[in-house]
Formats: sequence, C-alpha cells, structure tokens
Amino acid sequence: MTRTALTAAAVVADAAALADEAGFETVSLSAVARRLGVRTPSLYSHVRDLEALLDGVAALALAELAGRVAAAIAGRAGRAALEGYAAAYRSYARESPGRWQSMQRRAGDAVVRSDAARETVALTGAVLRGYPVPEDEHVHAIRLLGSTINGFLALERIGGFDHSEPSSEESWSRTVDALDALLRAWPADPRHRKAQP
Amino acid sequence: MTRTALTAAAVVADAAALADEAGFETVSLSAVARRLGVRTPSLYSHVRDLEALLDGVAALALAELAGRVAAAIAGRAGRAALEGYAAAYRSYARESPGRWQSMQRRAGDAVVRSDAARETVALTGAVLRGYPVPEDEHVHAIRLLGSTINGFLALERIGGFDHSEPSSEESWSRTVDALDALLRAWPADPRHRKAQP
DNA sequence: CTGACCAACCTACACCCATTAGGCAGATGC
DNA sequence: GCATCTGCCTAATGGGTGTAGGTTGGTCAG
Repeated sequence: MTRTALTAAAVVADAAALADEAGFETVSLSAVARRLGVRTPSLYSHVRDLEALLDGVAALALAELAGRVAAAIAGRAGRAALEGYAAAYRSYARESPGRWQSMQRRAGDAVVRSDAARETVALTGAVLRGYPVPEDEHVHAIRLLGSTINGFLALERIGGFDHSEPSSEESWSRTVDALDALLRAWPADPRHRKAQP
Repeated sequence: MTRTALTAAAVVADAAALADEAGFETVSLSAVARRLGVRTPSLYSHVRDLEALLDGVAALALAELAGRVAAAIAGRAGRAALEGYAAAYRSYARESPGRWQSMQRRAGDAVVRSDAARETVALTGAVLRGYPVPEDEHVHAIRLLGSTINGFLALERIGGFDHSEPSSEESWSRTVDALDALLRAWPADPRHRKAQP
C-alpha cells in the first residue's frame, strides 16, 4: 500500500485495478481508500460518490476498449474486420473482467456522452462498411452485433456455457461465423415493401 | 406490511416482488424482513444467507420464464416458434425486470441443476427443430440465440439504445428477422471439412 | 401429565459500508 | 502576517450482513 498522490484519475485507476483483481462487485469507496492509504471520506475530494467512481471506471474501460477495437480493425475489411472487432471485445472482457463488467450497468451522462462511446459506435459502423447491409439498416445491425457479442460474453462470464459441451471457444468461433454469414446476407425488412427507384 | 406465515417460499416470493418493484439491487435481507414484519435475523431460519435468497429469486424467475416460453411456442414451428420464444423472453424481462435481472448473475448449483434450467435449454432446442440446423451445431445455435436475445434485453435495459434512433422496438423486430434468416441458412463450419457419407 | 427437544421468532452485538459535518494543517495569494 | 482554499482527518449517523444466545410455543415420548 503505497501513498500515491491522490487525484480523481488515480482513484478511478485503482478502482479499475481492484475490479479486475477481485471482481467489480468488490469495488467500494472503503476498499479503494484502504488500498490508497487514506480514510474513506478523503475520497470525496476527488469523486462525488460511489456511483461517480463506478462511472469513472466505466469511462476508463470504454476508452481502453475503443483503442483496442480500433487497432484490431485497422486496415481490415469485411470478415477480417469482424473477426478483429469480436476478438478485441472478447480478449478485453477476459483480460479485464472487472473493467468489462463496469460497462454492463446503466451509465451516467458522462459515460454516455463521452468521446469513447461515440468512437465505439463509429467503429462498429466501420466494421459494417465491408458488408452489403443497407444504410437504413445500419443501426439495427450495429445493435444486433453489440447484443450478440456482449450477450455471449455475459453468458460465458456467469457460467452459462459451463454445463454442457462443446467448449465456449468453439461456440465463439461459430458465433463469429454466423455473424459474418448474417451480415453478408442481411435479410430485407418484410415490413418495408416500398417501391424501389 | 401484513404478517404472512413465514416460509422459504414466502421469503423468496417477497424478494422477487421487491426486485420487480424497486430493482434487483435493492433486495437485501433487511429490506425483505421489514416488508414481512420480522427482524432480519429471523430470515435465517428460512434462507441460508443473502446469496441463497438471490439464488431463490433466480430459480423462481427461471421457472416462470420457462412456463411462459413453453406456452408461447406450443403448437408452433419455425419462425412462429422463434417469434413466440423471443417475445416471451422480452415480455418477461419488461414485466418482471427485477426477476429477469436475478438471472443475469452466476447462479448457484441449485439453479444450475434445476428442472427449469433444463427445461429452458430443451425449449430452445425445440425452437431449433423447425430449422435446418445440423444436429451437431445445435449447441452453438442455442448459445447464439441465448446470447443475442439476452444481450439485446440487457443493452436495452441499461439504456444502450436510448441515445439514437430508431426505436428499440424496431431493432427488436429486425433482430428476430435476422435470427430467423440465420437459422434458415445456418453457415457450414469451415473448420470441419469432413468427407460426407 | 410432565419433561425434553426443536423450530422459529427475538435481542444484542460485531463488523462492514456510504456519506455528511466539522476540524486542522499546509500551501497560496494578497 | 492574514485570509482563503484544498485536502486530509475524526466523529457521527444510518444502513447492511451475519452470529450468538435467549425465549416461547408446539410436539412427542415416557
């Protein structure tokens, strides 16, 4: 327990480290204070309350993830971009489970409006560029990508795949295959029978 | 606050009701004790600890959900079954948000080994029966269905779709369309180039 | 009928958490 | 030097989890 110069960023970074080491649910103001060698009320000079601290961890995680996704899809298109994208998500969730879990809660405004949040949406859109998904369907496809990937990681994390064969590794590969196939043949919207120009 | 005869089932039912009314995160032994008109330590005659209570809520929720899914897919096949299945999940999550959230944590053995858990897997398998998914791919498809649907509901719940158009209702429809299309044309596994009989 | 036992409630308590209020000391600016 | 501000502290309040031990009422066996 070394005495770090206390700043908001240092407090958030320590909370993030604790989340990854011991689980997001273990992050409390008192635990972080102990690790930083100060008394709990001292943290209120740097974070508004527990909620703000947890939002801080989410914002940090989102920024880190965005960076990794950007690197993973750089110079790639179509399936290669999709694979890089999906792999970046999964490796992040596995290497930083606590950070990843911080992003699974309803986020405060600071997180929602962050550059990282915008960048993440843009990166998903970039993956879509290599697929013949109609422009007006992009949001649906982005949401489906997010849902499937995050849903898989969430079920994996809570042990949803622990009780049956085959390995979740294999299902992950098949899931990426399935997403690729789906984006290559995105179904037309049966509710929009517009005359085509 | 009426004095219900205390049983394990009554304690779990009250916790489930509280979860739906005020959010899963508000469920505590002390809150449930207050609602039942007893002192907190009295609950330990009926539930082992808080963790067991939360598992009890999850088991109750899983059984309820299984019942609703079973009713929704009864006598249906293919797309109609898929729609019923997906709709049952979503309506349950929306009508009983706290109960639904209880199922998003790593569950204890009692939940994992419950009849309801087994039934849920079987029901998903039943939906698949109306699609040309190879038998050896069933687990992957079941996991992808679960991931996508739960992932969508989770993102919707935390407001992931609140900040952009179109409505999540529309994306939900498109997601079910996409899942239907995917199951109708489930991609072959490129890693299994076996000689075919 | 009586005594032993058990279940289910209670109080008391220890420890933990989040947060507020107010105090103190050091640094900074006038 | 004095006033102000910042960032730490202690004290306090109110909430939570769970254990230990006590009490009461019901049941059963002798």
